[in-house]
Amino acid sequence: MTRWLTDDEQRTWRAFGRASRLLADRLERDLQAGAGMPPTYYELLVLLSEAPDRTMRMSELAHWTHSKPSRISHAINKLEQAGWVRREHCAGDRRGWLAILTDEGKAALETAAPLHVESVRTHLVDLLSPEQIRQLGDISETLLKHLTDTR
Amino acid sequence: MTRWLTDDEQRTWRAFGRASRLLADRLERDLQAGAGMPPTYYELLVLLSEAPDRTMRMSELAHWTHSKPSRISHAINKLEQAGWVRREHCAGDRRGWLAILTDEGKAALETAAPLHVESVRTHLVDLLSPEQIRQLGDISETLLKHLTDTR
DNA sequence: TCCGGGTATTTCAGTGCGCAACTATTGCGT
DNA sequence: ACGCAATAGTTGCGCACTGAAATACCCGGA
Repeated sequence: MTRWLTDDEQRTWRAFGRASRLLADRLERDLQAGAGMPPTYYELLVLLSEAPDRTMRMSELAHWTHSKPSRISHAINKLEQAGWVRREHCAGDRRGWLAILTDEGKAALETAAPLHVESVRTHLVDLLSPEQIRQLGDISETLLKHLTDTR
Repeated sequence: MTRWLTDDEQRTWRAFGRASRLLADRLERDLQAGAGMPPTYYELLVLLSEAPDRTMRMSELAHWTHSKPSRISHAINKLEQAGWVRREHCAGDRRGWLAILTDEGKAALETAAPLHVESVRTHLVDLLSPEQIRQLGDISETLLKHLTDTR
């Protein structure tokens, strides 16, 4: 009845599971050490930094990070306390709030970014051939499409 | 100074990061729903089930899961409360403790396993070609080696 | 015998997250 | 215009997981 995994599949799944968890742990530690910031915060700052006017609505942030609204609220609270983000009423729809990356936030991000890139290089990118980078990109995008479609 | 990521590298890293996080979330939800068990518990049960006499020392469990001792202690406490694991003194070294998978634990695992495999198939294995499975296996093992070596 | 180092537990505190309840605002149907 | 459901976001509470530190115990060598 159950379609068990073949040896190849088993081997891949186990290695992938462990590796991705360990990698996440490692990057998190590096980020914490280098920038005093957990990855979830970092991701929000990156999103904001790439948005027009360094500004996004709460609901947009929730959407792109696959988060519940309360998570964003909590996170933005902390980022606001750190002085990296400020809130502003949403013109046109006063129910909504905008999260805006402050200059201090941008500066913090620019300090953290090189360290983070270095970490990603050391523990991921530099370990793989260009061929493998492409393979992993294709695979990841396939997974990503499935996971977001069937959310 | 900083070696920034190329477009290919950037694309791969972002897709991989998001995909592996989403995948972990999804598998966790499925496992929780289907077996009432978080993935960390499941991994411990799997380790025990594959060990001689379904038995391992705490320090071994900590080693293979890359965990601090206290984490294992906490986890085994819960598993013991659930009746899935029992403790026993370590013969020959009374400092140590053995964690032993009970029959109930084995049964719980055998109930959970098919559901979990189905989940892994749906969200990972069945989405990739045999070629890609091999590629991902090679890539993951490369990462895994690095991450465990440089721990 | 004594002591340094190893093994495991427990307590305590911090973190991150979601649920549920709540406020405020908007849009829709009449 | 009015009332009411739906939407946006916040807040408080509790849960689960984790690690640091303190503790207790045991090993083996000098």
